[in-house]
Amino acid sequence: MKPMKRSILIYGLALGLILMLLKAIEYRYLVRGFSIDVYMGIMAIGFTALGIWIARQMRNNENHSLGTVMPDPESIEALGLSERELDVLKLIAKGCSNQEIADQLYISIHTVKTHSSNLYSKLDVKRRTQAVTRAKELGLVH
Amino acid sequence: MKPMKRSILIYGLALGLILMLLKAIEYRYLVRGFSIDVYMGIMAIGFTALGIWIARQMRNNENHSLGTVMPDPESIEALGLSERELDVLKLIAKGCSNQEIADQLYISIHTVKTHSSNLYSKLDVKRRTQAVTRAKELGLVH
DNA sequence: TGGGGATTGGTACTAAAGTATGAGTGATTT
DNA sequence: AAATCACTCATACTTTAGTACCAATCCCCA
Repeated sequence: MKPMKRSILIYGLALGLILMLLKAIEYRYLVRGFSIDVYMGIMAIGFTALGIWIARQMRNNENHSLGTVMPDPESIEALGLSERELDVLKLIAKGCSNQEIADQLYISIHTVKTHSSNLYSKLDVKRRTQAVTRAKELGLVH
Repeated sequence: MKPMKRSILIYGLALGLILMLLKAIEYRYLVRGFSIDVYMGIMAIGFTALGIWIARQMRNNENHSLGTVMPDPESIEALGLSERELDVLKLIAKGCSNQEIADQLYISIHTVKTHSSNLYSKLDVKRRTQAVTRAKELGLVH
């Protein structure tokens, strides 16, 4: 899904570019009456706008791929989060360190690391801060 | 400080644009031997890249105008948070690593660490995850 | 009776975060 | 002109986080 979207985007952009170029070349023969400086200016503005648009598209793609991953209540089931992992996640969201979590759950810090590491895999994140924002997106924690 | 930077940026952009246009017009008479289509293509790519760059600049500035929706000016004043520290805080709240923050703000990771460290002191926390929850309590970020 | 998942704990390592300290620059203020 | 502040960058260091393995226990279920 994601690579497809990206491909479509890229092809769309390439096509747009080519079309614009062709049109430009075409117009070159139609606007002979006007100053080529004016034409250059229009082209510059146009392609600058195109660049801005491309950048925005790229950003939107990032946001969608990261943010639109179902905030439904069955996220826990879908993600396969275990009870203990959820415990750890909640304490992480509170800002606890691994040692503090270990103390509060009466387990060793190693176990906390195991849970958190599995947690990150399931949430598809790399750091605990990302896990927090993600968990809030999914409504796992408040 | 900030409006000055923005002014410089805008002026820089305007200057760059004008210079590029002038150069373009200049080259127009120097590259008569070459195909104007090639020249058009180079111009298109150049200005598209310029547009992308501008969009990135705008996004960095939007971090203030859009991200500062309700940052409780009183809290900021009371805590003595500087503008740059707030930038770092927002990106931390997004789950970014120090390196990612450095890349987005165009500063070194050392500077990010300096800002974040000062930040933690002012927020009276010890870790970035705590900083996030604290910042949300204070309404600094959402 | 064996498999599988969940929980727990461990070692060993790499990566990231955080602290302490110093220092240079530019802008503002006094 | 001097003091001050925000921002920047750096080194050197300690601490915490995270990964990659492994393994024991328990419980449920086929």
